[in-house]
Amino acid sequence: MAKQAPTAKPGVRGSRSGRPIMALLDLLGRRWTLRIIWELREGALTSRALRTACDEASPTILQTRLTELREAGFVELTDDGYGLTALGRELFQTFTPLSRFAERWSKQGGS
Amino acid sequence: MAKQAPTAKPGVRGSRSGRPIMALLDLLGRRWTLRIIWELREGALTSRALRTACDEASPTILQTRLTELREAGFVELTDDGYGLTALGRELFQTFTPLSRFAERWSKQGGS
DNA sequence: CTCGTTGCTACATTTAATGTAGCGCCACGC
DNA sequence: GCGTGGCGCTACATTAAATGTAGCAACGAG
Repeated sequence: MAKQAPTAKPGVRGSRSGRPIMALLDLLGRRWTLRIIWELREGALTSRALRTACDEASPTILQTRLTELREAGFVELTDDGYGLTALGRELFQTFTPLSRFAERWSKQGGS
Repeated sequence: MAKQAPTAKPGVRGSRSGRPIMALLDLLGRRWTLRIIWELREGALTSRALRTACDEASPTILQTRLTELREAGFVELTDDGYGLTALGRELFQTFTPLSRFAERWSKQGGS
């Protein structure tokens, strides 16, 4: 499996177009990925604290996502635990508007 | 299955905190969801055109995501096919910075 | 009627995620 | 020294989600 374009980042699907946004969309579109970045927004967490923050998600998948995010350069493991890199913080900034949007969304009828 | 807080939107996991961002993060963190919104950015697509745009993803999951997105109020089915609602376009706007970020990301070493 | 399209569904297979347990490692208290 | 308890991380059986293929009913054009 694992269709990859030669120009794309390894381990990231949907990158054949060469459009980096596709690779990013794919990476972020995996379960817990967005959540992990969100939970690390205020500082580093140990793997176990992160697990608690992520509603006791299985360590298996957390570890998988953490590895992917480290390979992507968004997360790093420091003495304080897992934390966002400078790049990761930049990424987080990009979905700050999302937070404001979510507030509005919850007020207008979605379903 | 389907843990739902009474205050949260139906069909959206991780909403027990009552924080709408969690519900949104969960919804967007399902496979193809981000991609679908992205592909509809320039206008409505028929279900089959969307399938083509989404790299021949299975109609099963596309239909599932489309239904979720319609229930969330981000997508609607018009005469031209599936298109973003006003709310959906707002949502898309929020991850426009993501696109610019993706460009930068692809240039600095990720892995 | 037939052909081609639409949105949508059934179902068997494959893949991803879950839940639980436990590893090796290192710092502590005793 | 020797347990205790934390850390990051992994194994593995179970369950849930996604895939791939096929095909449905409905509408319009020829």
